[in-house]
Amino acid sequence: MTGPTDILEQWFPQDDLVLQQLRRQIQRVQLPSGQAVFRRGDACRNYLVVIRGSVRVQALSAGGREVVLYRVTDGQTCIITTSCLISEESYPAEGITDEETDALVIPQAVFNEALGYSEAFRRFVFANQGRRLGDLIQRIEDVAFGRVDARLAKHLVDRCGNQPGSVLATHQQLASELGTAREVVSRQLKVFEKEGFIAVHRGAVEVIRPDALTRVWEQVH
Amino acid sequence: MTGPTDILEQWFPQDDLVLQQLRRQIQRVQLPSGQAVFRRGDACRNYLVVIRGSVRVQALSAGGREVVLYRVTDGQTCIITTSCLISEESYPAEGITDEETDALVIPQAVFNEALGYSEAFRRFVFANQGRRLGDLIQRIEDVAFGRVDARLAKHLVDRCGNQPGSVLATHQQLASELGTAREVVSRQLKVFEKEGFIAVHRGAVEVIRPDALTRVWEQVH
DNA sequence: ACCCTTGTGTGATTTTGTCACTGCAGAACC
DNA sequence: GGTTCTGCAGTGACAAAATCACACAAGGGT
Repeated sequence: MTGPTDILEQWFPQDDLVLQQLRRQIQRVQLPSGQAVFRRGDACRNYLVVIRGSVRVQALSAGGREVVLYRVTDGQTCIITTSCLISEESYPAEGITDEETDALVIPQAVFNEALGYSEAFRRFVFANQGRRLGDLIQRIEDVAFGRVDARLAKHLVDRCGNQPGSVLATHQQLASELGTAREVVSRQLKVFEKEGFIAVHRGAVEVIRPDALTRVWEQVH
Repeated sequence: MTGPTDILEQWFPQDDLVLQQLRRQIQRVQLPSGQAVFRRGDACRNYLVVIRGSVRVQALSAGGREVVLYRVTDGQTCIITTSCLISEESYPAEGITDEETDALVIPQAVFNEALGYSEAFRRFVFANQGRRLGDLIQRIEDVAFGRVDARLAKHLVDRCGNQPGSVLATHQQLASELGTAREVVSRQLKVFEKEGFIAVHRGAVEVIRPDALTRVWEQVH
């Protein structure tokens, strides 16, 4: 586990006076679960690094439907935040903590200065950027081409770690993860239940045969 | 119109020896129309800046369906290229020229050096990055939530500049732009034709009443 | 005039999305 | 204890979209 201090050491290994000043302006915050970190249309003023916890970034449609775009967890940063900070655009999506989350907050001016001073910081910022973008492209492909049954099966398997066990989520939450409607999830879960792959409970799905779900996913490619 | 020299001036205004060296390593290429610039899975070795022309970046599914993610045109750069270059991941999508295209080619090593040397270059790189990411999020929302009739109507209006005229595209190409299937486009075009909004020809759609198409788009929000 | 490729049209079927409800369980309140 | 409220889940009917499997048509080369 890397603490916040370790991360700073990594960015600013040899501490001259300017860097010490930068470091002093970096703050650490703790956010409760379910807290909005940013909303669509907000201006972006700080660079954020999640130290511990998880932030869910999602887009929402005019009709109120949602898709989860990605999650930012331990040691990661959010591509949208980085991009908005640099290009001075406003946020095109919203970010909400899934659980209690610790983060570093780096004001825009400090961020810009640090980018110039520290090669390590630049690497950190942009390497992060690249890896997450691939996930986003994958998300587009899934939503555009993927079948709901396969995606739902895969999602359940992922969340139970490929082992029998319970996944705590309402149908609505599952629908948001997949970018589909609640009714569709309800129906599909019912099909899986009839097959004996899962059992549905209120607010939870009990995965009984993860291997069978995996096969559903593989069958469709 | 900014030529390639103007762009270089902008990045490296005061020309010391190191910067002169960097400039010498930047090449200009001309690509014919329909040329693949990069393919999914390719490693990324160069930073690319389109000077003139247009590159279409698209994802393709296992089943052969395609979605156009965005286009890179005059003076722009491709977010995927930038991200892959920095994070050393391979391309998650493919880029193909829509027309004859001129571009600057900056080798990875030179790119990294320039990032350190030039504040202006950093700004150029990352400002570009931010603006395009918003488009990508919008694309996800469209594909996940949007209705095909509305999106098709909007696309046609955009391409004919909101004035009566012809849009040169096959049904298959239109389907790729919207991330849907050809048959769906064919059928929907037929509906619009029956309404008198357009006339379909082989390889082209003649927009007759752009205002009516705009209304279709607005009706659905 | 004949292939051959590329674009289009269409019916049948399946999968998704939407709408409009009903019922259900737990929390909160009297 | 009982109500009322509220978020969650089930369902039937229907619309929209995707998929499959073709037939057909227009042009380009030979």
